[in-house]
Amino acid sequence: MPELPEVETIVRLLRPDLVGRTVLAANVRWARTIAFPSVRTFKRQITGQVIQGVTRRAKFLHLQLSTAELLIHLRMSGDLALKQPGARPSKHDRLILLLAPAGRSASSQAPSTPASAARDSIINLVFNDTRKFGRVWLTKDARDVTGRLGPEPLERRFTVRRLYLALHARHRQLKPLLLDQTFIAGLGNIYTDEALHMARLHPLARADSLTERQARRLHAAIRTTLREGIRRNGASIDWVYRGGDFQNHFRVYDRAGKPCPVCATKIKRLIVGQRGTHICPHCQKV
DNA sequence: CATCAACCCTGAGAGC
DNA sequence: TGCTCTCAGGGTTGAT
Repeated sequence: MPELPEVETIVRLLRPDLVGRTVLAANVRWARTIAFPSVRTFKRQITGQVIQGVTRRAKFLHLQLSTAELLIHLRMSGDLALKQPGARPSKHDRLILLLAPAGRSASSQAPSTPASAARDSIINLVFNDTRKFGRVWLTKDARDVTGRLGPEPLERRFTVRRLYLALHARHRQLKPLLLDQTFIAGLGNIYTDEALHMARLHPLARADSLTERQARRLHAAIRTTLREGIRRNGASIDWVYRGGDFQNHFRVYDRAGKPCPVCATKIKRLIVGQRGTHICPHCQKV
């Protein structure tokens, strides 16, 4: 399931191939993928738009277009990839954008070399999503979609002090709070479990019970875990493979019954806020 | 504000 | 082999 590091990986991978291209057409193969506007309006408005930037906000991919913003949330099983225009759509392709080569005047066209051939040709941006939870928005203002998100954990503004104060404003279990995208943006089930273990905090601990020292540990653990995820190109689990290998370095996630990397105690699986949760009972106490 | 359950979906894995 | 059943999981919504 794509979380912040997986989305960041996809953004970095796609950006060089997308910027400058023009959307020629949209093929919507599963109507509910388009969260806003209607499919008809979506097709009309996106056609002719030039991709000017590809960024990330929390778990959203954000494509800056000429006069609109395209936001994509991969949810559980979504993936984005480039395919040759001739390729037959696969079973779970939900949206396909036909993209013209990056603009240049016809007279100054450079001779094509094998290495640059792909960039000079039409290509498909394919949104594949087995479970159909992923959604796409096309809007004039990205804040319509992302406006209520909490702070980006890797930004400078996300300080220990800010986290400590925010934690003490809430009386909630730690893990559901960290999964709440309006509290902090980008963490999902995997990175939350990993960060809590690194910070030696129990997922059921009350947010407002944390000491400053514990808040500092949590702050560092969140950032370290996310950065390691990005460095490893994210985790490849379920049947979505994007080249990442963070799944081979999990401390606790999906490792019930296996030894804690710190103390070798058997890792336990419990349910917290309706989510499968993995802890080391020795390292993480309430 | 906090908590909980239902919903959206599919395919993997278990049980028979 | 093939059927049926259960489950996971991000985010939203509505009830308590």
